[in-house]
Amino acid sequence: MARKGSVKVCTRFCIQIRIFVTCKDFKDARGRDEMDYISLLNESQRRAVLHTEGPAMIIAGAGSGKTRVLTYRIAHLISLGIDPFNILALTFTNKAAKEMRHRIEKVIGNEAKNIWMGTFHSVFSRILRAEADKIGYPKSFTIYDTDDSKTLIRNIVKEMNLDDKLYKPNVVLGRISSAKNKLISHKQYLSDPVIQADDEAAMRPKIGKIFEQYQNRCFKAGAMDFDDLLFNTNVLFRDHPDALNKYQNIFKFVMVDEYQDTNYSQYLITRKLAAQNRNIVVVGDDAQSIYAFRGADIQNILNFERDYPELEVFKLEQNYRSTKTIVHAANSVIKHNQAQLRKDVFTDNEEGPLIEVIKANSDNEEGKLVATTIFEEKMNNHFSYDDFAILYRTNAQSRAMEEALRRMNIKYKIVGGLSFYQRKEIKDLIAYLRLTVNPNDEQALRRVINYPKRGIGETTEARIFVTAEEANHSVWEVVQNATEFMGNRVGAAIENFSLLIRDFARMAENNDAFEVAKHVAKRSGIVDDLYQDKTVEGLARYENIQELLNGIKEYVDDPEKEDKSLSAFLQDIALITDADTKADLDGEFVTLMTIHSAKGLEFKNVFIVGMEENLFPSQMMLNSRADLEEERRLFYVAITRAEKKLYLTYATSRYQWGNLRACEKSRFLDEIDSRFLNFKYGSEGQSMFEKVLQRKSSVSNLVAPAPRKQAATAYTAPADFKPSDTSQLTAGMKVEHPKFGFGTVTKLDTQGNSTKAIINFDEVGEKTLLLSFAKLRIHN
DNA sequence: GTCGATTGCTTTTTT
DNA sequence: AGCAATCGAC
Repeated sequence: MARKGSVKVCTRFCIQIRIFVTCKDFKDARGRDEMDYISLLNESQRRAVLHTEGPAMIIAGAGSGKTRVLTYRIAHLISLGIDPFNILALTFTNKAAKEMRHRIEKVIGNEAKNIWMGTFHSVFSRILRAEADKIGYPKSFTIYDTDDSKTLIRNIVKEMNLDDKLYKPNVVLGRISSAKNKLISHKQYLSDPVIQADDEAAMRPKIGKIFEQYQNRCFKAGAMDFDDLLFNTNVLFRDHPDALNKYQNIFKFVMVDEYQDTNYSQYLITRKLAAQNRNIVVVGDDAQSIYAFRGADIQNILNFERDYPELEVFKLEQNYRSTKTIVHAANSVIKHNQAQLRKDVFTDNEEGPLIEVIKANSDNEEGKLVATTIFEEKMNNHFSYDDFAILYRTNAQSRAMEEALRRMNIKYKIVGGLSFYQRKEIKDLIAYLRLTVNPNDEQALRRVINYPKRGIGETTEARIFVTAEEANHSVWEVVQNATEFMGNRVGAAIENFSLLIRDFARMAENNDAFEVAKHVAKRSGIVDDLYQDKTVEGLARYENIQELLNGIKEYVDDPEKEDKSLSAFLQDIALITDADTKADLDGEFVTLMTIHSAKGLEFKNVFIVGMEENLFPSQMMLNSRADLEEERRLFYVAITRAEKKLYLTYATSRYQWGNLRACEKSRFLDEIDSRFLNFKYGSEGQSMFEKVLQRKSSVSNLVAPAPRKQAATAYTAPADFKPSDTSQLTAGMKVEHPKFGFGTVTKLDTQGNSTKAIINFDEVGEKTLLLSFAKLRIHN
């Protein structure tokens, strides 16, 4: 029947008749019925898959078979004779890329290996590596991770004698990053009056200067941070039309997954690449946009429609993943958002059980309840532990869960969190390797110049950098000729270090990554140093180094990797953050992860834990409607991970920063239509918080719940809001406030030259406002 | 310059 | 609570 459908479609559009014929040839050639997969699709999926040329946008609701459509579409293109080398598919995580390649391989076999597929960052770092000389970077440029960036900023702030309380690395890097994502260079940043005014208003006027310094230092070190990879790709395409043209001809078909999460920089890259052939297909779901904090901009969807007026839009609205209960509950949540595209997700699946809401007295009890529920469900319904996922808002929440699971002997794995490559000992060895490949790498040099100890202290280190600056030499030049610049003893130590690195570099010229790394681990003294440490942690660190070496060995032995040089290896691992390194252990595991990393995944049973005000939604996201809506979309993503059964849990108290804090259940729980919910309670009686209160014991370690913020979201001022003159205000007047909405003045209280007004607002109740500050519009 | 003690910050999410 | 950066004593 479905087959008939496809024939019908084929007769409607001539291009698809061609496809039909080609598919038949394909079948004959390969002896396999390629049309099979087409028959597995519904009408709109099929139309999206069979779309081959020209721009298209696929709006894909949660669980609507988005990945299936993408993979089949690529398979289909290849079956038409399109060279896999001409297809570029961009994803957001390594995991997604891997998954997609795997699935395409299943349909079309080995040729899938030749598709350009990966994250924006990995694909374009590869390209930048090939074109580095055009933009003045070394071929083996280093990629700074977030830690490197922050350390560098910390150094710069110190060198500039700025207040480090004001110029926190996080804040500064955030500003720099969001500028770069909008393609604002440090020069533009400094000359833009609006940006400067913003920074001044935030009491941080020097951010532009720090940005400038940061960028220069990165450049001198031959290093790019994550944002630079995209920024410089744009620079390359802007300043070198020949290079752009080359890649336009390579990437004849461009596909972007999770388009709602692209930032401006990424948007522009894809637009430039597709400018010639206009074969670009983007897939996205505005309801699942959860990366605005990282510069993602829904505006890109609108831009896309403007850029390609001829575009075709396909909507995938049927959910194949979840029960009716879950789909409807998710819809009832997302309905609370104002900003959303027209879309109507439905499912033909069974009704399914109600969503369980579980209340616990503490974070530990929450863990216990989750663990016992998993255990019982597994026993009663013959589930595997793989069928369960525990999702949380913040990584810190995993602790209580882990403890409870361990106590019940339930095996689990944590996705994300601190990855293998973040560990100290790993970063140390990597730093040596980075230095071997790129001796100008400032952050790597600082990290290991005195590790293991070789008598080069802080002051000496600072002197090296000052000398380099003053004598206008590169840092590496100073290091190599240290005796010229400083005392003989220290100078010799430094020069020795440089000889060590040069020895490594020489070795790297004709040896693969593994040979070099093994040599470096030994000769640098890292292995010896760790071997001295006989504690459990020391042993673990030693083993981690072994594991890294094993990993490099694996990399080198992988027949699919063409370039086995140290430089290539470093480039590769710099962009690995996922736990996809050790994801596939033997046995069954309950999966623990943040909601962000759960995007794109699905599980039979899902627990969303920590459904509490100020935790989810996070207190950081309560300041504007836009933020709260992003948080709500995050909740939507979490709900729609579940296939069969969903559990929402919250605790009335939990430890935070070492303090017991009372918690209130999340507003999101109230936003789910209650007919989908079934309330359950943990242990009877009072909450931990109440007990502590009653005993009146040590009030010191008890923190009252943070007041529920709601003003910002209850009401949004109209764009034309202008405050009135309030000198004639009297009790009884109706007023409007940009945040609190409408209200009535109940009392005016003048003391000296300041007047307070007590106003009873319709939405948020009574507030006392200082008239000289409050922006009020009088309504009569 | 090195080692241990103390302070102070973190917790929103990721390439 | 847990960790890293900074401080202070040898």
